[in-house]
Amino acid sequence: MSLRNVLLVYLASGASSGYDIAKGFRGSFGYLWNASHQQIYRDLASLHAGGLLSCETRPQVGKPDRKLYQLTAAGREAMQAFLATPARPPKYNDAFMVKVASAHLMPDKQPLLDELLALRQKYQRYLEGLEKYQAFFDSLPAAVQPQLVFARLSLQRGLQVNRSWLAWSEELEAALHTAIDPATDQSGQAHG
Amino acid sequence: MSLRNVLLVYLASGASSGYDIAKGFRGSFGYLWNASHQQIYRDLASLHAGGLLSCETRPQVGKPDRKLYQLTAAGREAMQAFLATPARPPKYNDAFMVKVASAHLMPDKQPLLDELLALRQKYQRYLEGLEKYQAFFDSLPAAVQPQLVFARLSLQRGLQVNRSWLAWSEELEAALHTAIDPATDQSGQAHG
DNA sequence: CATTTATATTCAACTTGTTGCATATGAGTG
DNA sequence: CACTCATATGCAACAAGTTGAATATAAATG
Repeated sequence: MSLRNVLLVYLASGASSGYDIAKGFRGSFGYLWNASHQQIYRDLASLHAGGLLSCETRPQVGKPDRKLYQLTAAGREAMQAFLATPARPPKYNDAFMVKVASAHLMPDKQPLLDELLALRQKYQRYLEGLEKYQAFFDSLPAAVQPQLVFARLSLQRGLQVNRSWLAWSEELEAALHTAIDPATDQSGQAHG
Repeated sequence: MSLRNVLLVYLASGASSGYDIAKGFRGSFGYLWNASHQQIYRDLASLHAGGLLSCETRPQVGKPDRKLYQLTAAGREAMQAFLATPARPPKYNDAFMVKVASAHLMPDKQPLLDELLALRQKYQRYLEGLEKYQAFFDSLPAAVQPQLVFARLSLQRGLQVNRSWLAWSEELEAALHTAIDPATDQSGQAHG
């Protein structure tokens, strides 16, 4: 249900094709929502079938036709209903966290450390993307800033979550190093 | 796939029934993973069918029989394989964040503010649960503390995420108050 | 005494998300 | 010239998660 609503919100800022929405999800919009192109096409079709979107086929030369989707009156209404109705909070099931919590079951903790370092690069790159996005907001003229308060706030949250993950990951890294090679333990705790 | 792996990890600390695992997910284990009892029963059955779990039916008087599941050698192996293999990071699609980012589309922001306040209570209660869990860790004897490092670290992350959400939510609340009733704006920014 | 809560499991239907493939073309890379 | 990339859409099969119901009993609540 939720992707359908997110698509309505996305289309509120202008007509778009499934392809471009998918690109948007991989880009700037991605910190808010992610979905595969298959899922997007499927849900656009069902929204269209339900009368929430209108669809215009734009022929192109040398490239496949584009289907431009646009909110109908019913679609705009559905979007407003979505915005005004509490959504149930997402469940946050993170397999990596389960592994961390049960690291004591691991005879060899090296693989977890490797996974951590790879994840760190991912989060680091992701954070950089968010920071660029924030800089983009800053570059916009002062006149439009008031309209950006809420977009900024959601971006703030994204930055916060990523930065705190990175900070936390260093504590985890230290603990893993200690577990893997206690001899180099710098934690100051005597063992005996 | 992941719930199945999480069940293996859960069962590594002892045999259990689907009912008790579901209770565990609602309780302390819930900050790591959540699943409905239907899903748990279904996956336990499939793990049993696949030979990763053994199952003993324990008749009870006055209550339905319990099915006690236990890791087999193959199950323990599968769990170790899971622990040593990178998991793909979860996607974090939060409809509330989408709403916040598109709050400028809302003619009336009161419903979002209401949703925020209700969510805050939820997060607040959840945080208190985590804090109790942390206190429980603290109460355990010093001898077992070293084994708890990693469980503690994952708990730290849970605390961190919740606390930072609550802090962020106050900024959002202020912005919503300003948007709903600009006259009471305390932000110090002149308008004109 | 009726209702709710807790115990304990399961089925069936449904929605949502993932994976792999198929189609069709032009532009750039090696 | 083969290969990959970008454009643009879609189907089919599958895996994962949700919703609603059914069964059966005892204890506690009002």
